[in-house]
Amino acid sequence: MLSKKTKYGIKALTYLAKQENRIPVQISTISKSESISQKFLESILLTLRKSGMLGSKKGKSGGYYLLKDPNNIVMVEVMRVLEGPIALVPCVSLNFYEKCHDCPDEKACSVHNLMLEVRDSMLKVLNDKTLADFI
Amino acid sequence: MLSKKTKYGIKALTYLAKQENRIPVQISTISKSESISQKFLESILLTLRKSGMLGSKKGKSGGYYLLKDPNNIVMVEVMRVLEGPIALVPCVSLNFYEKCHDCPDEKACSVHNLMLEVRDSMLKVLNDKTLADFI
DNA sequence: TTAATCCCTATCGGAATAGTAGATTTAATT
DNA sequence: AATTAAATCTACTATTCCGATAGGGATTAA
Repeated sequence: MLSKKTKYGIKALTYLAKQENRIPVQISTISKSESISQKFLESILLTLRKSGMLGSKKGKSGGYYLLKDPNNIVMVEVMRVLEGPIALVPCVSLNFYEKCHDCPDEKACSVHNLMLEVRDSMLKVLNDKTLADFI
Repeated sequence: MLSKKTKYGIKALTYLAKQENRIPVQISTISKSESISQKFLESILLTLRKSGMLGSKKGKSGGYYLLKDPNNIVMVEVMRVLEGPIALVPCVSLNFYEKCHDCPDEKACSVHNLMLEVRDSMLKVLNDKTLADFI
């Protein structure tokens, strides 16, 4: 299941991408428009800022705005930043690999092989989709 | 992330599919071979029996065995029985559909549209793979 | 100076996960 | 018939994670 964090994050990014210009939008504005708990959204936007997708402006009439062009915000990156690994098991993860301690031979493991294919099929979609596709 | 329940379930099914004949295998045997907590495995095998994939025999020299041919045990069904919905959000689930209460228009929702494609790509793999592929 | 806004840390309740314990039922073997 | 080994069923527990909340602190435009 997708966490609400990721769900809200994608919605917020879409909202920002739909803005005509790149002037800062307040958290409260997005929170109301997308009916997201404001405090929760706050922490999500902070994460996205740290990852380099968003910029922010402090103080009065501050807010968040896209740093990159929507074409260059690939959904796989959004997922990795907010949700974590794409793979459903650590032993097939590209960016968060971890060996199964109970698995003597990955090549012979049915779970490993199945999830490898699932991962690849997901990546095919997520590597292709960008924020621009949702404007 | 895939739950251990599903992971163990797939491993146990694979183990049973690899047996030459269809005589019952004890839980303890599978549990040792695959290093799975026996009691936990117990409840998993019970679930798989109720779903019709496994048969069981009680009493001495009892155990679990495959009911169907490995070719007819499709991984998408295993996943649905043990893990639940394939879709990452309920609003794109085929078997467990639920409307998002915060989403006025699914067609216009970026999360919905993205996850729709992810689901389809996953289904393409899971509908195709059967237990027989892992023997 | 003030008010609005981002930034940061801490906490909390509830749900889900993974596993445990023990009693019961069933069936093969002696 | 008694014994034994196995699945079955119910209930419980510990831990972790998620979503949300609370309360300031820092920053900046007006």
